[in-house]
Amino acid sequence: MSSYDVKKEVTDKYSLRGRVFNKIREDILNGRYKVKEELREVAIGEEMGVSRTPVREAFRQLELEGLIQIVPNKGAYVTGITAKDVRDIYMMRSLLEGLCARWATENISKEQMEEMEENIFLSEFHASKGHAEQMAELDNRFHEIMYEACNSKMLEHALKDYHQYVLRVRKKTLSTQTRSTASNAEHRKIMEAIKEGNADMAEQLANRHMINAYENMVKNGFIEHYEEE
Amino acid sequence: MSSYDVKKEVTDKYSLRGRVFNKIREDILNGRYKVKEELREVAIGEEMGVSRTPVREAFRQLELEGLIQIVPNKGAYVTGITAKDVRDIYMMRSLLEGLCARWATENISKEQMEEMEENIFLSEFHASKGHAEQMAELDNRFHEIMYEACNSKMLEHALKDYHQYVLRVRKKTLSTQTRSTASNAEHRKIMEAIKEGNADMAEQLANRHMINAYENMVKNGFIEHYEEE
DNA sequence: TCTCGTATGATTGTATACAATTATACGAGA
DNA sequence: TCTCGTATAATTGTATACAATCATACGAGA
Repeated sequence: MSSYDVKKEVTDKYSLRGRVFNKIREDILNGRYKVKEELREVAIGEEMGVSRTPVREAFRQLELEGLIQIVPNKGAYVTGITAKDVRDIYMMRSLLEGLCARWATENISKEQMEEMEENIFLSEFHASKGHAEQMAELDNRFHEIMYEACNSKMLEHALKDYHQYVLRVRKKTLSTQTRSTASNAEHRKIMEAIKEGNADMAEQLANRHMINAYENMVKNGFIEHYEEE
Repeated sequence: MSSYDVKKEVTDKYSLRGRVFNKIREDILNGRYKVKEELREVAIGEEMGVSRTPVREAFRQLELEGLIQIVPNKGAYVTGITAKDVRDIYMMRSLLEGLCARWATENISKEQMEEMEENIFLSEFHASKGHAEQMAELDNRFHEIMYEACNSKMLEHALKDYHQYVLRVRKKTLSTQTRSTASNAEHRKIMEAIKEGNADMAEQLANRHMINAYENMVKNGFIEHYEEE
């Protein structure tokens, strides 16, 4: 539980605390703040023109998000993510994405099914044109559709969490041409299994899809830079 | 889940904020605060003799923990957990406990293996004596040993999260005699599979163990009371 | 009686002030 | 030169004060 994947997202983007939270989060994911860098309350507060109070509250949330670690009476430090952490998350995700595909097969709506088909159609188009930006966007969206279609807010939240978490590492993974094509083909097969109502197949394909994505990352050396310890 | 399951636990139990956090959390899990009850900052602060500041920070964390929901400018409300949520979590846990058993098979240390054997031995003893309290304790510990033995802090954290989360529902589940006996037998089989180095078997047994635990809960009607929506 | 607007109170959001803790610098003594 | 203790500065922890928002009560008008 700690929370668990049930935790709420920071929805009030318009409160100072929400804005601070999102800004720091983004800066960490973007790599502006390096691993083990110390975040000072006053500095961030001054930068955004707010007092320490909303900054501190944002820190507490970021700690539970796993992005920073707060040492009592000392400070807040950006947490690292090891290569093994990434591997573990992908293995966990693999199982849960499989479960998600299974539940999506049982619960997907007509509209969601259509959006998924459209997504794949568009992906194949942009792949043929070499549009990396749109490809990444569509890839994310494909998984989101599946998360929504599985009809479980617990599972959806867990998967979104994992997805967010590995974003730090993943960034430009999809930009290789060969992986893009393979990924599209895998998406299509998953979609077809869902459409046919073949839950076993959908689960198995989604399983494999995650593992393939991970192995591609390893092969192209996208992980090592983030190693620590 | 926010993060993800990677988020930190609240470790500084000795800060006011940490104490407030743990107290509120416990009160929610214990059922002192009912679902949808509104938590007021001043009231809780006065009760514990602290100001609003540490209470507010604790609230932010509890929100990400999924125990409360904060509506901007309105208040903090205890979140409910539906029967479907519990079911979903158990299905997710089933998969991840299986993975955990697999990794434990590959990574367990000699000391951990011995503690696990001792745990089972003690469990069977207390079962024969009908000591419900110790049984529950040992059951929790069995899973913790496996979490530690899997040698993955990501997976360990995720599983501890889920475990904590369903504690609200589970409470006295194990107290039925028949389930206690069956649970012990399942633990023993998992342990033996790990000891023999049979990862596939360990995974499969741990999978099934979770599902059995869930089905037992349903059969005995431990869930319905927590339903909402 | 019902509806709606206003006023009042309650509660949260943020800023600031002060206390406690930790880090750093510097100098005395060996 | 090195070590260690003290003083000072910097930073976090908590309390309080004020601002903004929301809920409630009440009364005027229809």
